[in-house]
Amino acid sequence: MSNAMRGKITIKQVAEASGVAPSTVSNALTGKGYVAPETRSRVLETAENLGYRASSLARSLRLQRTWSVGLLLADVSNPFFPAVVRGIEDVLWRRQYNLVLCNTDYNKEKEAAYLRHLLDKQLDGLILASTASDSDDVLELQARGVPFVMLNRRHVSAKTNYVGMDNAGGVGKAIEHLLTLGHRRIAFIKGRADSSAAKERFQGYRAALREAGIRFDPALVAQGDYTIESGHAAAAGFLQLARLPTAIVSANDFMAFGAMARFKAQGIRVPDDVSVIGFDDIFVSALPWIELTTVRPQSWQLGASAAQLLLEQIGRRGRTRPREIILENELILRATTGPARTTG
Amino acid sequence: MSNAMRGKITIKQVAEASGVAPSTVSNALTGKGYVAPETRSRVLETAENLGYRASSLARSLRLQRTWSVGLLLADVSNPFFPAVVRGIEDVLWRRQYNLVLCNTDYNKEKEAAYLRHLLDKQLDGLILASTASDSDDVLELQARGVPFVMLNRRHVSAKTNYVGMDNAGGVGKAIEHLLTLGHRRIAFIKGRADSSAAKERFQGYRAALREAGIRFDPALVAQGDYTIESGHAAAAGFLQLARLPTAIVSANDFMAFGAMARFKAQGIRVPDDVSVIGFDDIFVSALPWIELTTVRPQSWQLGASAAQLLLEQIGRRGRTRPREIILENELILRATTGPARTTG
DNA sequence: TTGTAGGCGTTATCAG
DNA sequence: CTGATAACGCCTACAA
Repeated sequence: MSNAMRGKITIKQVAEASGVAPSTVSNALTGKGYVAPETRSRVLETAENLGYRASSLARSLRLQRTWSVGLLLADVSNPFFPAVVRGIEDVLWRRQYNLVLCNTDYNKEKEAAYLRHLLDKQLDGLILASTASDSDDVLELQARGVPFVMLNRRHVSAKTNYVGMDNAGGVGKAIEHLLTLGHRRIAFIKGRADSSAAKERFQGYRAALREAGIRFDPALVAQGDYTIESGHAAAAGFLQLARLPTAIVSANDFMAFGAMARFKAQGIRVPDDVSVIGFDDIFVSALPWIELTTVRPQSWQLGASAAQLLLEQIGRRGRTRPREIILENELILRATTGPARTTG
Repeated sequence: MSNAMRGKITIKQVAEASGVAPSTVSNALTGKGYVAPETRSRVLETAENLGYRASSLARSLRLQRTWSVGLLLADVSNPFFPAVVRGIEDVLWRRQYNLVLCNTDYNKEKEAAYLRHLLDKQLDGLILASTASDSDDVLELQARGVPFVMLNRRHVSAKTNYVGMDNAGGVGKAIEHLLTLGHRRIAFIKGRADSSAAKERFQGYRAALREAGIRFDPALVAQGDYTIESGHAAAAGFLQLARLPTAIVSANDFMAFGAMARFKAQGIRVPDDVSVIGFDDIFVSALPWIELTTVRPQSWQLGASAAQLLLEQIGRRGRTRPREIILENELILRATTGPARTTG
């Protein structure tokens, strides 16, 4: 298309039709330069009549801005992301920006390729939600002065714009709740090792135990990878222990599902025999068959804040000190937590 | 950024640095014109050294192509879409195209505004997955010769490129299964009235009954809107009947969940008292607490096919007869269907 | 084989 | 207040 996609009418034709110069048409349309009210209205009218639409492409080339931003994320199919994407897109929409979506599958080459591609297209800014925390690309973006915001994954060393959630605090709330229910043997299922968020959640677990004066027991920690299967495996591991923990906190809901499924298969009741708390509150967790107690991040807001921060940076041409925005999480109490079993 | 985002190096500088004319650089880089092997390699090298990257913007303006396509859908947060989006994006990625994501929320104004915006940006093509089936915009796109593909929603009158699934056939499979289980009183929960897919599913229901020689009973049909709540309400309606239907087919999984939740609250067992079949097979449906028998569309493939078809159209500059691609669905047997209760 | 000139459609600058 | 001119960065006839 392209040829066909636009009405084919250029500013020159409008100029000719209204008997003025192209630059005057531009001035009239953008409202920037001085232009006599009557010529102005005449120009506007003929533009309207001809169905003139300015070419974003030409304007972008001239102005060196594209009013588009790129989003790099691991995979939209991951149920954590859609709400975040909506948050981003809703904010961009209000400001007339477009969103270019890129799935990287946590694949470094793919990510790098996308990045090059997007840079070539001169997008006005980037939101990085999948970047490996030690990526050099991030450093280069920063060196180049490209406006960008990291979302939910922090870079190990570089101080960048960052929007995330209080992961440690979220787990803290979960454990606090369990403590009030009398739990002391609290297990934890960790998330992907390469995720800063997963690390923070685990740290939150350790910190909360420490604060409660409970000794850390490595046997009560399982390594997962955010999949249902890994939660299943983790639960299987706990079942090998001499005594089952009375409660389990999982770094995400999926693994909590897996664990619960494993327990169910074993005839172990939740929450009577063991309490379970997840993290993410994906919509499934609210269904009556599940009713998972879980930590709810402000997903939409996460995206919205990232987009807002990015637009700010773009406005200031990227020359500001990096900012961090950390959003609080809420503990949603449902049916998978109960008083600790008073076993021996 | 923009200024900063690209390395700031233009084709002229490469030309100067390698002692040739810009056009020669262009020829060398694109490999189109004739250029002596040695100058060619020299040019390539200096380009590499300088870190030259061609400006997509300038190229797009010149070539009138953007290597970007737009996707209009209702809402990425709707669990049906992410897999479709992935399918689209995976195909585009291979061909070096970018995807611009637009959520329309089924809002006509928003959709129209997005459309204008995207047309101004001269995207190479469009995938429409949310357009109201009677939208005039579609007709205009067609008149203008803009390459586009309708996804999962058909236009009432216009003959367009279309990728969809065999909705009627999917429901047919569901009902066939129920028939073999001995069901005769089969209810149906309809989807949004403005969706062609919803209509087709309902038609599939009627057709299947007719074929089985079962008389259509309006009392066994409830109008839903694809939400859990509406499924809940539909089940509540069925509970008012003198006799409960022995099976229910729902136009999507969500409404099936709602219905099951309502039954559960009432102490009615699935599938012992009533069988339930959904449509979509969102991942939740497979969880051990739910195990919903449901019709599974080829979601990823749906997106992939749409993208492929679109790219074809773009290649042929949109001047081909509209094509239709209809994908088959698979009935996934799980735990919510069983033999019909042999009540009086 | 290489270089020159023009144009893709805008907008900014600066004379008039 | 308006209009000519140049420039954004690239590609492509056509000329040399």
